[in-house]
Amino acid sequence: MLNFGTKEGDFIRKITKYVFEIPKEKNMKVDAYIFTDEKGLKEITEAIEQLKNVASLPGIVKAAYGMPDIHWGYGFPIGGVAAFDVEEGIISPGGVGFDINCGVRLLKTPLLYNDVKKHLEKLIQKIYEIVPVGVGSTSKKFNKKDFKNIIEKGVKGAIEIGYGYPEDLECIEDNGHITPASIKDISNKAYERGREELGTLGAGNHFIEIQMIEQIYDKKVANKLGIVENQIIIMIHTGSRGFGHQVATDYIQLMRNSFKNLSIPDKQLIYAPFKSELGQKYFSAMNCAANYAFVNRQIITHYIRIVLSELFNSSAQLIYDVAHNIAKLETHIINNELKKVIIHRKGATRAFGPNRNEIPQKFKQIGQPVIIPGDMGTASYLLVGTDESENIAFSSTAHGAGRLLGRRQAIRQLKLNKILSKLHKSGIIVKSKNKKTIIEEAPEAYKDIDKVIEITNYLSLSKKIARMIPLGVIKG
DNA sequence: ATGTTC
Repeated sequence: MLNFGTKEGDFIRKITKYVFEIPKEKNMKVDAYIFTDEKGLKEITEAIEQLKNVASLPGIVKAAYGMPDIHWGYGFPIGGVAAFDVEEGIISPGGVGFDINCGVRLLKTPLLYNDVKKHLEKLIQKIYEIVPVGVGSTSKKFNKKDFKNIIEKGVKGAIEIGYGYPEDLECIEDNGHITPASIKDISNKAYERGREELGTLGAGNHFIEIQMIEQIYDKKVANKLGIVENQIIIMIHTGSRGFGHQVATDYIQLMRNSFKNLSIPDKQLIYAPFKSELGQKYFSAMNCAANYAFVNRQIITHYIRIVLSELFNSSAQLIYDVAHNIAKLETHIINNELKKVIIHRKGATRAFGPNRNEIPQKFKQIGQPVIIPGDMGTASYLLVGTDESENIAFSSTAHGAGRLLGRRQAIRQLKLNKILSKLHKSGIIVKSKNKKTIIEEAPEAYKDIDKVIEITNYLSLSKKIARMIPLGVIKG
């Protein structure tokens, strides 16, 4: 047994290449597993403690999992997966994250690099002009009827009022519609914040990126997905904006008030029993925010389609849209039995293999597409779910590069000019509202995405299909 | 991540 931890008794056992086990100890109800290497393990001391805390929560089943991009987060680590029994278990806002259904959407255009290389600056500029970006950015104010329809019915509700096409639906996780979701469980404050932020990008690590398919690893699957090398791809990374943030804030407060004497190792791990009235209300409110985030990406897609039509007389089709901050009711194999659980994926992506019933016909042979973005100026990947991953971590995979430096730490250590000149040298066009964001989101503040994907692919958490490189990026 | 310490 190797001792990697900083505290006494903090034992971690290497199982195979890239798999580390923390056998249950003290209050832990199950073991924990982390998918990383020796170097990665040394960078995540706080996240390891957080994962052990998660493994001690009531009703957790099988094990707690840390994806290759795991790092410190609010209560639960980001890059963490934990499933709870629906009868005995809990639901926790900290296990979802403040940005409910933060996620990634990938659009394919019929354009190749040569078609756009002379117009790249203009393309970026036009998208930057049409999509509101930055903290506090707003769009049009939706009326109550449309807003209710959107948060309860998701993307279907948005298509009804002209944002996109019915064929978009099967290329979105859960068809962009999660239930139960009732506006009755949303506070006025969340409603007021939410209805004028639909169709805005936000800030932080959120971005719109113009990318090119640099390399294809599996031609057969790429054919099915309709992608070729040198093709122009557009990636949208955003979430539920102030709406999801308000839902999380509201329910953390309600849970604190209801369960004052709860003994938990970290007060950020506040939860409600899943079956309790408050647990069910948070589930419904969280689903409203999840639907909101899918629609946010749908409306931004609508804006991008307008730009592509104007500039190139062209359009864009969805490849896929994934959620990477969410809790869901799913069925998984536990002790050789099918069991219904409330699975929390925080900074982790669902990666269903071909054999899952939930997969639409279109992806039945290849598995669910998975999108893993890099950080600003680095590569991103398209992958597919595998049947093997069900036995590894409830069909879950990584969600991004994962932070290495905290935001404040990045500002202290990194220099804006250096970051910008490096991006410029790589030929990447950057449009940004806020210089501070550029420093916080610099590649040096993140882990190496190629390493994250190597581990992910090696373990079959998901299988890599294509690598995309950025040509231009829009940030808040 | 966030009307960035409602």
